[in-house]
Amino acid sequence: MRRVTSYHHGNLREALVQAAVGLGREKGPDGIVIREVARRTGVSHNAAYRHFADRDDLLREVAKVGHDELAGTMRSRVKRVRVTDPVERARRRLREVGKAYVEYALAEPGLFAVAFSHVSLGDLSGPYELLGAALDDCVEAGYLPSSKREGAELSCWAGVHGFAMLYSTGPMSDAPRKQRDADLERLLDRIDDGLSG
Amino acid sequence: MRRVTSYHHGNLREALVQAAVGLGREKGPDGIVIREVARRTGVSHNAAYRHFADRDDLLREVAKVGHDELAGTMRSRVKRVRVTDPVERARRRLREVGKAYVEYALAEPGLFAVAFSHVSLGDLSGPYELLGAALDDCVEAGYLPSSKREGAELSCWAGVHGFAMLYSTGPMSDAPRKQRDADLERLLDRIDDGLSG
DNA sequence: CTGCGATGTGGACACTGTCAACATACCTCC
DNA sequence: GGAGGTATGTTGACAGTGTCCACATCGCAG
Repeated sequence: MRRVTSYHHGNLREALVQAAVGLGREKGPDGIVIREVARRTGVSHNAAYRHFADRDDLLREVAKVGHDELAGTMRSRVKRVRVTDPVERARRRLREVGKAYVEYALAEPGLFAVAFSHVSLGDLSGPYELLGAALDDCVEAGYLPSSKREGAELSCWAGVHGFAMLYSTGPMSDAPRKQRDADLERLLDRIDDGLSG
Repeated sequence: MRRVTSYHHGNLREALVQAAVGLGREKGPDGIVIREVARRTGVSHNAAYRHFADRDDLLREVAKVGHDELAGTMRSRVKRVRVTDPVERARRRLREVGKAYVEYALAEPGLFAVAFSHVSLGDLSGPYELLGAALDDCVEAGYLPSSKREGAELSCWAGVHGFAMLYSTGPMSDAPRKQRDADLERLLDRIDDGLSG
């Protein structure tokens, strides 16, 4: 049904989201501008209003893509863990969850910013549940005492999210990579220290 | 020299910053709009360009106010600590630094967002040094092992900054106050756990 | 007191989000 | 298979924005 030259596009909605994602990647939330999205899609300004209520609505769709990519990065990093000892495995997986979060924020600062610009917790179910599962594993393996399990998502999330903010688009964004990596390792060490015992 | 009715204002720059700060408080970074700032100051659009290179330049000035208020909140909370035992005092002061950070972000979400929208580390010397001093005290009191001192600013900052982001304008912003407070206490507990030992 | 630099004004331009009116294509029902 | 209704795109308009340029007005140095 690819009637690109016709009056009706056939799949405009998806095409608009793709263009918006591209802009988000390049320039962040403020770069997602309806009229430029339309231009890149080869369609008139205003065409987007047949598919999205307003700009925020489109932004939310772009944010979803960000959430999915973030969750994908987490899953991929967790899957790569090859440790067999249950405790070490659970710890390592949790650490990889955190690394993936920061990795994505640094690789895609624009989309990461969009993903956290107009969002509520419900939209983040993917990443949030991956973190929860990693913490559950830590309890099951006997590493994380269950007395510390409650609210552990938030302590971990806060640490990693703050780091991502500071280093992706925030005040630490021009720190040298070497220092940044060392800082991240130390942060993950402290989180680990905080959970055990 | 208060010649308010005259052609020349006498103190326009400061008046513009005040108006911009007001807008930032009410609506965050995107609410700081040059023409509205001018309107509120009773001056023509464009007058601001005699005092600021462009909008970003004005934003940076507003951000400075945010940094100062943030540092002020921290100082005020730290000063209130009445514990005498050196170790407990140092721990408590560090905790108050964190609480102040979050307290400010929740009390002034708009200005807090401005304060971290277009900033580099150098602009944050005030808050950053207060945190560093609190950590130094922890080392001096023998609570924080000096092997863990390096990069400790960043672990603490990341945790508290992430929490502030998530709960002030982020995805946790509509969490009930009670849960939010409990989450913060747990976060500060984990940070404390992570530093000791 | 005179003239020059600093400060404020008015108008213009290109750009944005959004609304209303119009045009076209697709799809269903007789 | 034609007719009409609905979904989808287009054109044009409006108010609002940041920023540039030319002009007006003021305060102060000589």
